[in-house]
Amino acid sequence: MRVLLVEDDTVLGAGVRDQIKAEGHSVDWVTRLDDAADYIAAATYDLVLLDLMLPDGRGLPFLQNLRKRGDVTPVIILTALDQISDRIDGLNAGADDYMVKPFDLAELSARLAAVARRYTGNPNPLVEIADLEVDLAAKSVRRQGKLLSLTAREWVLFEGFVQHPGQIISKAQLEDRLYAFDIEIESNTIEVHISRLRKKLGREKIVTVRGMGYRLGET
Amino acid sequence: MRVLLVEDDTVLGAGVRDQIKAEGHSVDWVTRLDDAADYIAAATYDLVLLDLMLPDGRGLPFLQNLRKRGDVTPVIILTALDQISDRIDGLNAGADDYMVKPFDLAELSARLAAVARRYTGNPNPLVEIADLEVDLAAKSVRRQGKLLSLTAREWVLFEGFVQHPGQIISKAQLEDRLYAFDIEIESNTIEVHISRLRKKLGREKIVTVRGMGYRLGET
DNA sequence: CTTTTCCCGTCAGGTAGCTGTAATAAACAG
DNA sequence: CTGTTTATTACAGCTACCTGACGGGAAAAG
Repeated sequence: MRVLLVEDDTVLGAGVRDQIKAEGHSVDWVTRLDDAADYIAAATYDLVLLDLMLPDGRGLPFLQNLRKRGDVTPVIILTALDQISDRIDGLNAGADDYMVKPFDLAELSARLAAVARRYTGNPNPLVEIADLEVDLAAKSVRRQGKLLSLTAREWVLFEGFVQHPGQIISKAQLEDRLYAFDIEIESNTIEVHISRLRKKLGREKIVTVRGMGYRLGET
Repeated sequence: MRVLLVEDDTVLGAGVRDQIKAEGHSVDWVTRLDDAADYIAAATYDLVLLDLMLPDGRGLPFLQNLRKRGDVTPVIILTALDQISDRIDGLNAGADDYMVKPFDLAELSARLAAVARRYTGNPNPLVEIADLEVDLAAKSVRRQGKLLSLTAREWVLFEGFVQHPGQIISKAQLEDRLYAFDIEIESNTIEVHISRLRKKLGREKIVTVRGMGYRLGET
């Protein structure tokens, strides 16, 4: 397995690198996001270990960008920010897992193995809906081959429809997908997002069921 | 998505169950490994949330056994904070993820979504009535394969018939389904709705029982 | 730091289609 | 045949929904 380690802490980085090598994998170690981008562009890795705080920027936007470009390489986030919100943001940004520093090296091994198991021999399954190609893992949609750029909320909503094809999803459920359950919303936000989605996907892809909610159109 | 929750703590269990339900998934909740085995054998789940310490045994051997039998249902382990070695063992035993108690419900959502990403929707159970296929979860009816679009009221009425097959339902009862119990109605609204329903479903699907109400036609 | 860009929540005006009502026809029981 | 219950159709009101526009705010660009 080829692993790219993006970590600026030299002590921790060396420890992680040695551990992974000890497991029989090959490791490239960079300390800056710029370098990481170059390395990823040049070679294909089976796993990226990504620190979120780096000298030349934050890791989260970097990861989002990566996913937006259609890259599906498994990413495990390494973070000192032990706040739950950061962890969730990481997962939502397209990370496959996260580890909070300082972490046990044995735990690193276990997660390494889990990710490897999850992804070996699994090219990303594509869901086809009329002229759309949806890659749930990569969070990407193509329409007639052309990559659509959905915003974060748009994707969350659309993902819901794809995961429950044919099922009617109420506006309350869609709200729950977008917002933490304690946050109130007092306007037609959902309708607006649906409208924006339809403009990108094609009007007929999302069907209104008056008084009940929305559902994916028949393929 | 169908979720099996294996957790003996009643407070935590109830919270998790409610959260998952709020996301639109269906949940079965058991507190013993024996029961879990029965449930898994009887139905197919899309996700299992597994506590490791249960009254009738430990979850780890249970999980290993499950994997040994070739079951690949995604499993997320729920474990107390102080059992780090268990977490590693869990991942090695074939778990897809773990969560440390006490965990934030928002984090549960995120991880649920991560698992659901890989989940390719199993079709919901269908109720068959003559040439109709009824999907209660999706609130959809197909007639000879073609999707019918019922309105909100129509669906509520029809759902009532499907949930009580063969049973005679009075017009008063149907009114109660449509309207809050205090609202009065002074016209033949129910009859009109029945008429509209019959036009969509096929005249013979709903049988009039003069003086008493309506019931579903013989399958 | 300033400028620009983009995302998102809110609002208002417009539209479509569901739904209750009533009028009329049909079915049924005695 | 007569009275009663149910079916069907048409229609108007109203509610849920759609969509373009706007501004605040955050992130990216300069």
